[in-house]
Amino acid sequence: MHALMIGELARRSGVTERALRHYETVGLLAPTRTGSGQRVYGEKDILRLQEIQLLKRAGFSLANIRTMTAQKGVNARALFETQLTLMRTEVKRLEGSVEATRMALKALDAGAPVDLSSLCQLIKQGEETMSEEKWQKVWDKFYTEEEQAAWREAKGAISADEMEDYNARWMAVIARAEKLKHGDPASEEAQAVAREWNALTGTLAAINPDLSKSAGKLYDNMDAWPKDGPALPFSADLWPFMQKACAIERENET
Amino acid sequence: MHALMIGELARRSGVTERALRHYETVGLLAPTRTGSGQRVYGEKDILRLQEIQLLKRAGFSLANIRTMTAQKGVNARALFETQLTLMRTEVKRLEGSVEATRMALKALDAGAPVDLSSLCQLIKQGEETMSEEKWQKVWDKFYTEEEQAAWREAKGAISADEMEDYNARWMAVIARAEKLKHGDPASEEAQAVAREWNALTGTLAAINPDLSKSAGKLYDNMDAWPKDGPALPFSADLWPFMQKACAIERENET
DNA sequence: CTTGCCCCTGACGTAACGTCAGGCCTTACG
DNA sequence: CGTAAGGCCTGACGTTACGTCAGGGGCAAG
Repeated sequence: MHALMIGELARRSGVTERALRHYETVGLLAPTRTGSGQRVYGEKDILRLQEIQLLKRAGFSLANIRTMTAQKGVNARALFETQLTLMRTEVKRLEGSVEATRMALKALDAGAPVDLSSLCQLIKQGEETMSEEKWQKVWDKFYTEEEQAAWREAKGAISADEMEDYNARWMAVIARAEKLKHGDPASEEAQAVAREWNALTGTLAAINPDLSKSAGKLYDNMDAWPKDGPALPFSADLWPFMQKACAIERENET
Repeated sequence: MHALMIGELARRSGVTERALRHYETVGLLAPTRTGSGQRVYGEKDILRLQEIQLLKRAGFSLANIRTMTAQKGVNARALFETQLTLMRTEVKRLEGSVEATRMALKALDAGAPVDLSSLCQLIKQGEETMSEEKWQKVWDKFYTEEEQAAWREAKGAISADEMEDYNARWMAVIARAEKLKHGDPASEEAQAVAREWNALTGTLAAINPDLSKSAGKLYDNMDAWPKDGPALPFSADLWPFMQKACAIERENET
């Protein structure tokens, strides 16, 4: 009753004819043949195909699937377990990349330059930003307990969404600054970046004026950051450059 | 200063020599050469390599990476966005498979048979179990509002962990039953399965005796389940078989 | 008998390298 | 100064799970 030729099966199952023939050559699926050699897939073959599809979706290779069926099962359990851990690490890796890419795109929206190296920088920052415990080491090294408490309080005051926006804006302005740091801190572009830079530190100061001061302490000593700490959020020579640019900006302001 | 031969770079970066040469053949990384033709990687090359590594981790193909760098950026943004959605769907797919495989393993712990087709069945169930909204359709069709409320209450009374264990035990006993259903419902194995089956329905009845009755209503009419509903948790002919087995078990009991 | 559609096998292409094989360069050691 | 060891080179084939032809046979309708 339920016997199909290869084309029909392909259409119904969504598997291509080539794949079906491939499964046969690697010994996974052996349909019967008509006298003239055409493949005929019976019900058992169709069930087998579903099995293959399922195990494939679970990430097994065709070779693995074959050995699993050949060896009649005993250590299938071990295979499932290794497969599970494999998939879990893969999920974590992917989630990390997703998060980093999302941050990079947000930074783009906030005005970061779009050239490749800047984007890479953004992704790297995105990946680093997420390792909270590494930052903890920096804080432990440079901040007193009261300062850390002040930071925690400030963070608690805003939502995660706002925090993310704030970070994205920092990443964007940093990326723009990195491209100017070998030029003149008094240039028009550098001054524009400096104004934004000040606006961002200002947001911090509005919450608690001590915060921007303690942040300064941290970035004055970037070369002393713990080796096992996070990657620098910007290159070491950017900070003095921005100090200069901001100083010039303050002069022009008066 | 910072110039490395290929072996040294490979050791430090974790990228194999072959990969480095490959990147060169596809035009991604062009180190200088010594007079005799040996590759020399300068600082710029090393930075470039880091760029490549990063974009690769973000899931881009080498071809994509090359076009991104060649075209100096404009539509890099679009690439990032498509990449992001790609990665997100991949994450979802993987998470689904992880969940299903985890369920299957739990069912194994609960005593499910370890042959391949049973495992496939378990995975399939794991995948289906998760589509809550499909089950809603079944409930809407067969249960009154009061019955649904009773179910919700019963579910609320136990933790998600307990729920999962309970489901795993069901899956295990179902898998074992499926292998016996063409045999004798009075056989020793079938009777053992029937006792476990009763124990599980008993757990339900302990919470609320009406629940197992309304469940029976549901499985008496498996052929009437909505077409767009969930896959059947067990084959249609298993239910009458277990009814028979349980009846025999009750007789022996008395 | 031909037309058109389905089917067959065989062979090469893909991505990102892994894995030799055969040979050149360089350097340390006797 | 010869040579042995180790690093480097190119070239070529292998891998996974198929995609994509090319060339040819089978079969039902007109």
